[in-house]
Amino acid sequence: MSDKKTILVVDDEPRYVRLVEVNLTTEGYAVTTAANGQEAVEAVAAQAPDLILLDVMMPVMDGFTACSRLREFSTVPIIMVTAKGEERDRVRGLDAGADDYIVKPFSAQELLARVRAVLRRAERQMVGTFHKPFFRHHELQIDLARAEVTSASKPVMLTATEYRLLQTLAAAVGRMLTAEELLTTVWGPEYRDDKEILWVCLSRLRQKIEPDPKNPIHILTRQGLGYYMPEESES
Amino acid sequence: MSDKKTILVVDDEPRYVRLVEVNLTTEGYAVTTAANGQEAVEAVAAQAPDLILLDVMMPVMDGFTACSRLREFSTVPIIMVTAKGEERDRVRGLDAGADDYIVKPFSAQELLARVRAVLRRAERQMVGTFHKPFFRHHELQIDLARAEVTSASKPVMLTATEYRLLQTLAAAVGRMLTAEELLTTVWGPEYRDDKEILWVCLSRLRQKIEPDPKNPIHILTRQGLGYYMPEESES
DNA sequence: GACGACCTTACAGGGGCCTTTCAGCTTTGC
DNA sequence: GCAAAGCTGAAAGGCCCCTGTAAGGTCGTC
Repeated sequence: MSDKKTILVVDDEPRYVRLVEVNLTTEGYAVTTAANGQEAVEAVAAQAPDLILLDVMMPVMDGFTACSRLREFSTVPIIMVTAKGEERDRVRGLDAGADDYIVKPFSAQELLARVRAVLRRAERQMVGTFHKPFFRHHELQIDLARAEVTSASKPVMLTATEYRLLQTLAAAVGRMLTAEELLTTVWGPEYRDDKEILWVCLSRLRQKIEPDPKNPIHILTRQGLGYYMPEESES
Repeated sequence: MSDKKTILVVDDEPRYVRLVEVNLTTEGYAVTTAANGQEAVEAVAAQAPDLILLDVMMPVMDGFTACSRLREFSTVPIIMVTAKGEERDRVRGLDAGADDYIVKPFSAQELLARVRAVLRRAERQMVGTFHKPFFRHHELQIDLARAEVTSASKPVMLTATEYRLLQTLAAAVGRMLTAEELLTTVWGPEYRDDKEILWVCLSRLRQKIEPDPKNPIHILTRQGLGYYMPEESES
């Protein structure tokens, strides 16, 4: 813990990044940078920083999306940087999984105070912390950072819906999920009763990821109850 | 999980407590209140709320002290409510074991967002330390997460209806349930008087889970009254 | 021993589930 | 800006297992 803490600063304005970088570096933190959400996700997967300063307004992938994506595989503390006075943004950030927010423009003092506070809290909570950019299930591998799936190291092209479905099931590996739960999570509450679409999507997903779609090993059906991914130890 | 989350609001200003209470209640949380740290500690010990909103400035016992005291026996998530701009308070709060802080005055939106965020984080942390919910009865084991049943560690394939029936009886272990109760719970109110179907399903269930279906040990019949699973100590 | 309560077995229908096809819409490539 | 390709959701067809009905047996009580 005596090691320098690494902070990932994400913003598309180089001038602003420089400024923050200087502030943090002189305070004894190590700093890495990324210019948009996409880069940020990849950087986190690769480097596992101790904290992220995430700007909201960015090209390619905005801060909210990046935050949600990060939360799929990491509990790294995130401070959102929002534009002045936009309360809606702050709420959206917290809901996306951010730990705190700071309003632009901010003073060096305020920035450092927030960073210290969030790091301190994270340290206390380290117990359950996890950082796992990959999920494996038999020969199947999910790259949560890139949202890419490979089967026996051959890439599998999944659509957005198929990926969300797979990811939802993987996040609950070993636990059964009802059709309703899957529908509300993947499609939204308004689809809660539309099992047909789930069946269709699941069928397509199985065709792509199951070695033998007739006898699935990744996603199993419990008739009348729900679906689940078995833990690897079983099977 | 569908149960209402209970939030304990601690502050000595009744006006403020009312306000927060209304906001949280309309959002679907259950709210209890305490007027100072002393009361808060007692309330937590008695009610085990899911989250605490803890004001810093209070008579009798201030928020920091209360927070430390709470942490001696509880890991319940705590959000500290601090006065404007007092960074020292925020640090002190986090050091005392708080999970997050919010600065007074705050908007309803921000309060709710923080509450959601902290609850989500707490829930997520549970996952790691999560013991799979199992129900055991003699050699029978019900995996409630996967809706799977094993007898002497051999899997038992139950249908949806059989499983629901077993689960209903297990949930009331030691207590007798009438045919009516079982029918309304498992099949729905419109089947209340259809004992035949209960008999058939129960028979099939016993064939699968009872070592000797003629002399059941898991599900016993009380003629003219109902059915029950005996507690393990009896039998 | 008779009656009602309960259990067991057999069987046919239906419903849950899977797959394929198709049309509307969005995205991509030129 | 257009055409092609791809994604999504609706619909239809089919399979299989579950489920409830019905009929006959057994147990327990009076």
